Amino acid sequence: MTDKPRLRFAPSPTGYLHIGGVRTALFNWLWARKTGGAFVLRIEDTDQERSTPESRQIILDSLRWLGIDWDEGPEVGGAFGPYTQMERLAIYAEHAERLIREKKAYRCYCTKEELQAQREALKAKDPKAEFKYPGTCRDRADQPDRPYVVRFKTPSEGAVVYRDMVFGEVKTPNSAQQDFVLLRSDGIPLYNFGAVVDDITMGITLVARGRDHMVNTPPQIMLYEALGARLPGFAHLPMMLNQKGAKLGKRDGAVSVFEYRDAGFAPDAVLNYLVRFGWSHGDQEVFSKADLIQAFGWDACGRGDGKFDPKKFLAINHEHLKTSRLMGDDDYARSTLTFLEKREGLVGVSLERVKAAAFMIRERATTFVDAAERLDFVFRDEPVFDADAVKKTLTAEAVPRLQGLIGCLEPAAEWTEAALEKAVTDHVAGSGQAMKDVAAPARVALTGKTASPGLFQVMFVLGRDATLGRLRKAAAIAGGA
RNA sequence: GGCCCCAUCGUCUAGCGGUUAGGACAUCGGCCUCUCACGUCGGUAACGCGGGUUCAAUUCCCGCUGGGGUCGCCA
Repeated sequence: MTDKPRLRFAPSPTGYLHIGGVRTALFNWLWARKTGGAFVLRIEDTDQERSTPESRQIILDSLRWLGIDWDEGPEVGGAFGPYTQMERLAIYAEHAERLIREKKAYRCYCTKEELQAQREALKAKDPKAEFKYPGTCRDRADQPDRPYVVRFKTPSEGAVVYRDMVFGEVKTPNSAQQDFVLLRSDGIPLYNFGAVVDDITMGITLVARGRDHMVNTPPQIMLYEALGARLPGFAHLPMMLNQKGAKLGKRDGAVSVFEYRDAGFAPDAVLNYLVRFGWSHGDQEVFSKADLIQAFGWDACGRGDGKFDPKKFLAINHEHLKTSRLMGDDDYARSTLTFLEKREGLVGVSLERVKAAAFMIRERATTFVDAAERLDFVFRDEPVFDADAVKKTLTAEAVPRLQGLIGCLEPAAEWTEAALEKAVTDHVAGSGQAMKDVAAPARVALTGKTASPGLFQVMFVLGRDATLGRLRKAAAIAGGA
């Protein structure tokens, strides 16, 4: 084994990939990429009630969409596999047996029901009291032929102290712990045990995860020690909270990666927004993926929880969409294309045409959904007219203005943005009109809306025939035809 | 309630003893302008409270208050 860092992301396949999970994956991934270490993906599917194959696939697809690739894990393999916990049951059993043999763990025959009854009895007596497993089976010598769980013999004295890479020294008294369960009665491990055994056997050197896991670290450290394993580093990340300041959950609007994908966000923009939760780099707000790998470090991680802000997220996405350094023209066109293809009734949509038209909406569109909508008029035989816009601008007095414009454009020798602008500007000035009076009906004629890209860009992209055709049609509408 | 953690503009944050407390998003004005944007100029807006330590605290220490996490045969 080398001394290169080995990090992991270990989601449970119980639903969509949550953006909080993405943030965790991202920090691990960034550090692995920065250091040349390994990023391991492990599926923790030991919750048989909630884990589904569909969810597992969603997680893999989400990470791939984000561009977070794993060096070892599902569909990739690796020397420390399998990377799915339900395929590692024998490994957990073996480790549990060893702990039992060494008297560091024991078989507990108390049933779930018995424990639940004890829990409720205590609650009835003292609602504030904390229930702890009383150690009923801790020292029993017999081995009845009944189902049992394996419990860890937690030391009651002393404390666990560790140095967290972002929070510094954390000290927890052992009295806060109890004899927690390692293995269920069906032989499936519980989180702390499964995670530790895997992290040991997979050679994980740094565990970075959300702060909600901080409470798991002391018992996990006890397990490392009991198993005689070398301790990894620990880095806990502050929480992402909703706007009300509570843990981000399903009720808090878009929280799954796919919702952002479907809303037309760029993967790098998602990473850019999420990385700023708990990490900063001076005053820099905008980062490409390469920037992040270059700049990331644990030193610059903060400890305060953050509240999710959809507005800033959108702004960061907008920044990524309009900046060619962050997203190349080809990628931009390809993404826009996929959203155009979802729209009904469009004609002539092709990557080439999208690429040729995209320049006029890039600085305007905040998402790819927005981009597709702004480009909609380009890919129709006739624009979709906004009724209010027509009523407001295609009036009787617009008729001569449109006709004048048509007259000025018909003889145009050169159909370029600059030539069109000059021709129209000269025509408007020469006829004593105001540009806005001519532009307003022309805009609605060409795009169907009162808001659009620059008029001359629109004319250029539409081309001579479509431009003149739309203007004539609008003149007819305005004339009451 | 026990244990753990946190605390700078509304939000994300910079700050690592001496600053007019900076940036970004949001917000409010102005400019630009064929609309919408972009861009640009400017404004409003923060160190939770109380003790220490120090010549000097946003910064270091303690307490308080406030907030969050977690207390399962979930992860």
